[in-house]
Amino acid sequence: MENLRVRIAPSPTGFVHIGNFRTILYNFLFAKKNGADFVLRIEDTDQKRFVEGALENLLATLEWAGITWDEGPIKQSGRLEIYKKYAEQLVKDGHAYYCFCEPKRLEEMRKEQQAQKLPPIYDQYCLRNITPEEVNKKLKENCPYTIRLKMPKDETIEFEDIIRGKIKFETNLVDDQVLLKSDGFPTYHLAVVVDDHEMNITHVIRGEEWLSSVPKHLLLYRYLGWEPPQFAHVPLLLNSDRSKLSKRQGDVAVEDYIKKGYLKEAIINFVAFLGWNPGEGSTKEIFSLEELIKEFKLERVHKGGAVFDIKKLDWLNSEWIKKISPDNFRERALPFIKEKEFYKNLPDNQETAIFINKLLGLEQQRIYKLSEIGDGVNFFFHDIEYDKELLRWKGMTDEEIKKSLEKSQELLSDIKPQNWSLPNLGHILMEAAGDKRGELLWPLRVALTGEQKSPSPFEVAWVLGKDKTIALINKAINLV
RNA sequence: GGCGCUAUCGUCUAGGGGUCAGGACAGCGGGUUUUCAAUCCGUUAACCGGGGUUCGAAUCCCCGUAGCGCUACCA
Repeated sequence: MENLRVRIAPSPTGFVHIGNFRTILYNFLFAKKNGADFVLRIEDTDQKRFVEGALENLLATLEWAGITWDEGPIKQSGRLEIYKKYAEQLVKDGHAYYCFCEPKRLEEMRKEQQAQKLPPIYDQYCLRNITPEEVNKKLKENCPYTIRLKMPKDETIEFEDIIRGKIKFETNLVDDQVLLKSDGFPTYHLAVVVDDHEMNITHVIRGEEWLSSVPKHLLLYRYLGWEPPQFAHVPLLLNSDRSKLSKRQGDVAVEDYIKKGYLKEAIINFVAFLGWNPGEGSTKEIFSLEELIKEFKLERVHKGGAVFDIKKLDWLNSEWIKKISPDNFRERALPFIKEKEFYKNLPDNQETAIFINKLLGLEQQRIYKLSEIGDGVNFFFHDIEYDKELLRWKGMTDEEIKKSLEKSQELLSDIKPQNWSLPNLGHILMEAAGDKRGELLWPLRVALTGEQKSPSPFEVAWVLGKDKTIALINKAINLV
């Protein structure tokens, strides 16, 4: 079998878009599944859109996700001579031509064509009206120029997309694409074909937005005498209104999701399933990267775009949060907890460390994303102000509330510090409560939290530790 | 406007000539945890429309419709 090779070709124009991330992931899954080489190429041919730090961000994101590559990063900006050479070869062979038209004329021409409801394509003015002698003269005078691909007339370009099947285009409707810009940089179309060929890429897996430019690329392969790769155009990610996923309607940068406390496992799992699934009746939804690699088949990628539904991501994230080990959770949650206001007021000592560990144990089962950590347990961090009425469970008298709290106090006081464990607390309190659980547990909950919503009183007492628990019960008793 | 792509519950999807059209998320209802969360159980909800082909169409074909993409010296 031939040596399979794929590449990802991001542009350093900003943060990594979650849709691009999915395309990268599909390439990676395909490569790992099929033992293909994975090339990282940076398409930095647009100087105007270059963003400082974008490449670093991309690399960091790949590393974060555990996506590794075999070659690169290769920057196209370092290969300008190569593209120019091929562009000139195309001119020499009669498949491309110099164009000296100014942007203003091109714009007016387009407007005119649109007004007449004609396809807006270049009118080949420079091909028809400028003699080779004039071209040479202009070149010598350093006139700004571009090189355009000469589209053939009346031809149907046909190809087979791995995901979409047979696709056809009429060349008459395709523009004479600029291949080399006046600043000496190639356009995407020239650079992608040259590089994919020179880097021996066998499978081009990219976003659907490139589908309509395939005929241009195919012609380039033909004119350059090269074998084209296989194409697979993956569907787009959509907003809830089915428009292309955009910043206006929520976060689109992978970075945003990392910051909010989504696990890489959840993001990878979620994004992979937006437009793909293992099929064959499988109902499994939770997949690790390794499992995805095992199951991935390009042929099973969908044709239609998929709406990015954050609710499902939340669910997947909570599943993954519960799935990872407590130590792993602790490691990942700590940076988030350190951001919280309450953490900054905590003394830096052993007691705090123990408290945080217990809190983490509680939160791992409760939160949807890491950024929520501690949000539901604010009562741990400030003095509790009792609402006496809240202590009252279903018409209990003051006397009964007091007795209930005293009973809790007695039971808990008897527990030795070394037996202050979650199962033990639950066991002792539930046992004592018998069938009147509300009467014992409700006042205790309120005494410890001051809230009507909280983790169970056992859990709270466990996190608080014996001394604080007893102190809070005393405080509540004194109030009644 | 032109060209291209796409179309199963609200969302992600399975299925691909004969299925009670299955699952998951969300929603709703309930059990349990006296709360919340979690969990368990149950439940609402879909084949874009119209024509063919066929004994039979969500499935194949055609035509509409809608959505999206492209239509740059951006990728």
